[in-house]
Amino acid sequence: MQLVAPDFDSLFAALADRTRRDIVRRAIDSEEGVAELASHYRMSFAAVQKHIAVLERAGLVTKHRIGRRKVVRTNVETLRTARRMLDQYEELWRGRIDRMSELVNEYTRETHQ
Amino acid sequence: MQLVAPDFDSLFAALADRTRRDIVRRAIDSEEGVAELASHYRMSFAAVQKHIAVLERAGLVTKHRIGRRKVVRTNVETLRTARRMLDQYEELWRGRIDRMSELVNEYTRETHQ
DNA sequence: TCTTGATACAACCGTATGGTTGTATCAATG
DNA sequence: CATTGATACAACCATACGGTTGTATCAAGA
Repeated sequence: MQLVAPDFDSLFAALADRTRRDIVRRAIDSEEGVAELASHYRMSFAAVQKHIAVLERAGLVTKHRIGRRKVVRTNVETLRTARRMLDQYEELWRGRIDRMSELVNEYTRETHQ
Repeated sequence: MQLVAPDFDSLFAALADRTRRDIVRRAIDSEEGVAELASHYRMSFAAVQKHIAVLERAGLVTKHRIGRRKVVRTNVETLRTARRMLDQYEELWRGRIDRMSELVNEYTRETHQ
C-alpha cells in the first residue's frame, strides 16, 4: 500500500543522522510525545522537534494526538521501502554474478569440448 | 569481513542523492572510469568526481587503476551493511508485535478461562 | 473562560553540501 | 623524455542543515 512515490533523497537523508535514527528506533515500540522523546537527548526541545519534522516529511514517523500530547510512531512501511531499494542493488549484483558464471560456462564449452 | 566500524551517517548521507545512487547502480556491473561515468550526467566532470569521492569515503565504491583510467567499482558489502541496519528496525518491530500478541494471550487466559 | 502544559514556528548563526571554473599531478605512450 | 589523456584538488558561490533562543498556537482541565 504505497500512498506516495518514495522520495529516496529525503528518506536516506533523514536516516543519515544518529539522533534521528535513535528517534526512529524508540518510536517503534514506545508511545512517547515530542517532549518525552526530547528528554533523551542533550539538545534543545526545538532541535528534537525539527528532527521529528524531518522524519515526518520523509514519511518515517507519524504523529497522533493523545490527550494533550502528540505521540510519535514509526512508519515501518517506509523503512521497508528503503530496504527494498537496497535489495534492488543486491539483485543487480546477483545478475552480474549470474552473467559471469554464464560466460565461464560458455568458455568451458567452447574450449574444453 | 568488516574492516572498519560502519559510519551510518556518511553511509546514508551518500545514498541520499539521486546521482550518487545512480553511480552506485552503474558501478555494480560496469567497468567505467571517472570520465566515462561523468559523461552520463549533465554536470561538470569535477562535480561527478566529488560525488564519487563521497561514495568512496562512505565505503560504497572503490577505485582501481586500469591502464590510465581509474575504474570505479561498487562495494556490495557496504550496501549490505546498510541493509542490515534497516533489518534491525524490522526485528524491533517483530519483537513489538510478539509482545503485543503475548499480552493478548495473557488477557485471553485470565478472562476467558 | 482562563490557564497552562505541549507543540509549532520564526529568526538567526556557523558549517556542510553541491555545484562551478581553473590549475596541478600523474602515469601511459609516441 | 616530453606529451597528453585521465584524474585530483583548490577556491569560490549559493543554498541547505543542525543547532540555538524566543514567540505563537492550541487544546485540556481547573
